[in-house]
Amino acid sequence: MTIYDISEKAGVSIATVSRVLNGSSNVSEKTRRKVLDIIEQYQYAPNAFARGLGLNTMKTIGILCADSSDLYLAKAIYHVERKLQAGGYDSILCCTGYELASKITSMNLLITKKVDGLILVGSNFIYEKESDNKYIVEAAAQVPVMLLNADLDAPNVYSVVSDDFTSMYEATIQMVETGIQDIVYYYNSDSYSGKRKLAGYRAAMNEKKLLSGQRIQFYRGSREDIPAMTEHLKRLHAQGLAFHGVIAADDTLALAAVKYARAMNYRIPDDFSILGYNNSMLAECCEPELTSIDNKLEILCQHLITTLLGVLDGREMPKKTIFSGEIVRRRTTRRIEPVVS
Amino acid sequence: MTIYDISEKAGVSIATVSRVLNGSSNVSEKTRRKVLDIIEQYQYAPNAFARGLGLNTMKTIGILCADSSDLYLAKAIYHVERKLQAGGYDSILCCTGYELASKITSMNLLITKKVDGLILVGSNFIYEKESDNKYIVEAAAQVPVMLLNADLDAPNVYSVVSDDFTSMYEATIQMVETGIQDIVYYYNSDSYSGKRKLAGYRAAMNEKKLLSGQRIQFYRGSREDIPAMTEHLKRLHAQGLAFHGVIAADDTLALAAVKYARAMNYRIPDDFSILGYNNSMLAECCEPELTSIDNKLEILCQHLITTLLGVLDGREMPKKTIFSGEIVRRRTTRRIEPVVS
DNA sequence: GTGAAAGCGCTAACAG
DNA sequence: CTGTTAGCGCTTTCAC
Repeated sequence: MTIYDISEKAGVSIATVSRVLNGSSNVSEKTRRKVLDIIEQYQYAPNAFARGLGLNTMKTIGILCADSSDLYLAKAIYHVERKLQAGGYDSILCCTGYELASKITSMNLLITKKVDGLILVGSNFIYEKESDNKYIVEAAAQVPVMLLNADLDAPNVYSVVSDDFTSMYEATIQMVETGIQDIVYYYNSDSYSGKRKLAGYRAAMNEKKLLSGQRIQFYRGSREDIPAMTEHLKRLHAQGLAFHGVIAADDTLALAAVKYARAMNYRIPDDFSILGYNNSMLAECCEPELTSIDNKLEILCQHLITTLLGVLDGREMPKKTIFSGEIVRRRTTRRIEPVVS
Repeated sequence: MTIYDISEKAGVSIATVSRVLNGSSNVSEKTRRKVLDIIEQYQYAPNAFARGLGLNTMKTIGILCADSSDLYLAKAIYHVERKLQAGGYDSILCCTGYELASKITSMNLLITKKVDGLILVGSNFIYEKESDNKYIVEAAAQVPVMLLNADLDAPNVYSVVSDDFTSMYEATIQMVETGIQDIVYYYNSDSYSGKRKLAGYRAAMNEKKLLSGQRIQFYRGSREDIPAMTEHLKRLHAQGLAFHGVIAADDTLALAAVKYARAMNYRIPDDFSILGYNNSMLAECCEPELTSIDNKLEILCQHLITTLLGVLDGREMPKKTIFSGEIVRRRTTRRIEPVVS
């Protein structure tokens, strides 16, 4: 069933059929009805390729993501996809893994498929070395590129980020002010946002004259293996590192800290404080429930899509937008002690 | 840059360029080299639409999923996407939500986009009422449809499922044989696999003459709101329902049971046993760590893709494949008591 | 081995 | 308001 069949059955030209298909105004109500009837009757749907060939677009956005099964990234993809759909776009998803080479491959593939825009979900797409980010700049020469929780200054690249630095800075200051000095910063990613978080912790500890390099601990290993993270913390303790607080760059790491503290028979939060990040469902999984920083993922996604649609629409849009996070207090942190006067 | 430009620069016809592009044998090594050089030099990549128009395929599979941020579904999507990519196919992802109407919309959209096949991830795509599944049968008239963890007998529909019935049956029998009689079955989905699990529990309890309707408890509400689930269990207790074991259809529900048991000051597993399902990362999040049924998601996905690629390749493939699950013992269930003789 | 030419189904000028 | 027609870029017979 093609546009020709329909035009024939309706007794009009293909141009007219095309017009009603595309909602052009220059069609009499009568012929419009007639054509619509035939279309309905034969369940006709236009061929997307042919349309794409002519228009050179398929109303499709490419979504790139290192690992769509990651709790946080999965949520982001979900929001992005739904909002895109609401805006009349479809999405092609590519899980790239964490290696640069496969990211480049996937990206080229999407561009070949003529996506109208690209969304890079997660900060791991940005590399330390300037030259490693060239693939993004090149892609942006073809289609607008949106960065979620990452930042790159290049033409046609737009960033939407959460202010991880400030969130971490403030949370750290607050934990110190509840009376904890020996706080381990526990993280597992050196990505853009990973760095910002660490910088926030550093700035706060520095300000409080408490910064200690050995309390900054990187965890290598599976992002989901909580027992392994817990073991890692136990090892730190065994090696003589004293700490009564953990600020984690992710809720999984914080959860491991909760398990560690329990294993050590610390009372939480009286003897030991823990702060998580992302305010994921994990925060409510453990006992006591985790205080965690919420970086407003859904709002970020909403804004990102709004910006993208604006760009595709030819409007001028902000190159970079920053939202601030919020610390969601639960039971793993103390309240600030009232000043005794 | 089109095939015409390349042909011109290479001093050959477009047909020849097309031949080298598609690896046809009837090209002399010399011209092949020359064409390849030009292609390389100009970074030429064929237009996917034009190709699609002619071939009527774009080597793309549509993935439908109710909620890609669901822990289990996200994992499934991840595996499916990666294996598809390895097989030379791309994937278009559509998150549909849980309502039938939007599932139908998304499905039509994907078919319009001329996907070569459809993968429905999760058992919630199959409905009780025969007529509600018509949309799948109709889709299957156009392209092969793969069902992950669901079952529908129709032409061109293929199912890959985990044997949830048997897994649940055996786990239930085992829990009873460790000495627990008052086991609540706690679930939140009436999907195909949801029903199979429940049936397994029922069969086992029936066999042990322990079946009690009021111990089968459905949880309505957000799938991620563990505190709400915990409250629900407390309410059951308050209403006078006695139970010292929970078999949950999902790890989240099981986690809630762990929290409940702790709140009640039960010792786990001495006073209270809990079994989860899916063996997700959540199983290692709580304390004690959760015994959970692993339904071998990655293997299911692998098989599903293999089957799909086979079908697309015109080979005869099994309509339905069943894998059995495995119970992963951790600390929330007791060992079977040795028989005292 | 290679080239010419006929589509694939649709959109958008252009003409009436 | 409606029809005619020229592409969009590629694949694929069919000749040579």
